[in-house]
Amino acid sequence: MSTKKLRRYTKQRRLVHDAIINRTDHPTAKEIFNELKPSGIGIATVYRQLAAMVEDGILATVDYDSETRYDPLTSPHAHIVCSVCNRISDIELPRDVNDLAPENLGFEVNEIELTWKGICNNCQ
Amino acid sequence: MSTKKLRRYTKQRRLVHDAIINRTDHPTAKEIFNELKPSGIGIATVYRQLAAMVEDGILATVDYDSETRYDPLTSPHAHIVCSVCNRISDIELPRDVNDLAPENLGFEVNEIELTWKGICNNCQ
DNA sequence: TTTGTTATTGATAACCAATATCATTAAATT
DNA sequence: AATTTAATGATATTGGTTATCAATAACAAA
Repeated sequence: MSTKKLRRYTKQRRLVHDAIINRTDHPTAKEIFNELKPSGIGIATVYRQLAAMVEDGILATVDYDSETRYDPLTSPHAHIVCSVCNRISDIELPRDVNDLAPENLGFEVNEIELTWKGICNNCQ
Repeated sequence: MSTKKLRRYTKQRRLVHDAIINRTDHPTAKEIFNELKPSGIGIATVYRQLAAMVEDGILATVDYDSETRYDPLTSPHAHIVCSVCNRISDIELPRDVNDLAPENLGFEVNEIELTWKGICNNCQ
């Protein structure tokens, strides 16, 4: 059924992959583009490759401040966002959060999105 | 300190206020605009009045699918979003969700955002 | 290796939600 | 009624993202 789409191993695919795969700071497409600019890559390609990686389950997306950010951590987890430095950090999802699912409404849960907003240690 | 900004009671303010204040379906600015179109209101004014109501604490915002949606329920609560019909519903925030705060990291929590994504009763 | 097929690329136009600009209008105050 | 100035409506602009398309390059076949 869900056969993974065949991807060509282009130079650009490797560039984007290597630029994001070990990041924990949830960069935007623009940020990745700026870092890869010296290679001559086009910004549309950066958007395309990031979208492809999301489609392939290699990246997750985090929407924040009207921008899509990318996260190589795809297993379920929560985020904490500092409203001062705008840093987004991954954090363990509370185990009991699954027990809190709204099953009573007959809602079939596929995904949980949990974000704590506030001020981080550094910015206080 | 935080003196509430003085607002003039314009016809447009009343229109936007009355259009959103009892809604539970989290409409976008465009949707409100379309409903009020016959009145001759401008879309910029709809955006401005909604922003003013958010500033005054009368509305909360919900970002979904690259659009800002507005919610007259401003007390802390969670959302469930159906990926089929795209309906966003308010739901009670689990009582013990505050206990799950990442205090151990020295993070000062101001706001919790909790959304369940899945398929609602109707769409299954 | 050469050829052929076609996904991918880079440049850029287009899209769309949201905001900024600005002359005009109309609340609120005097 | 006159004055002040916030608010309005039309619309230009912004900024993130996607669509378009001719050229290129990855992969397969010969």
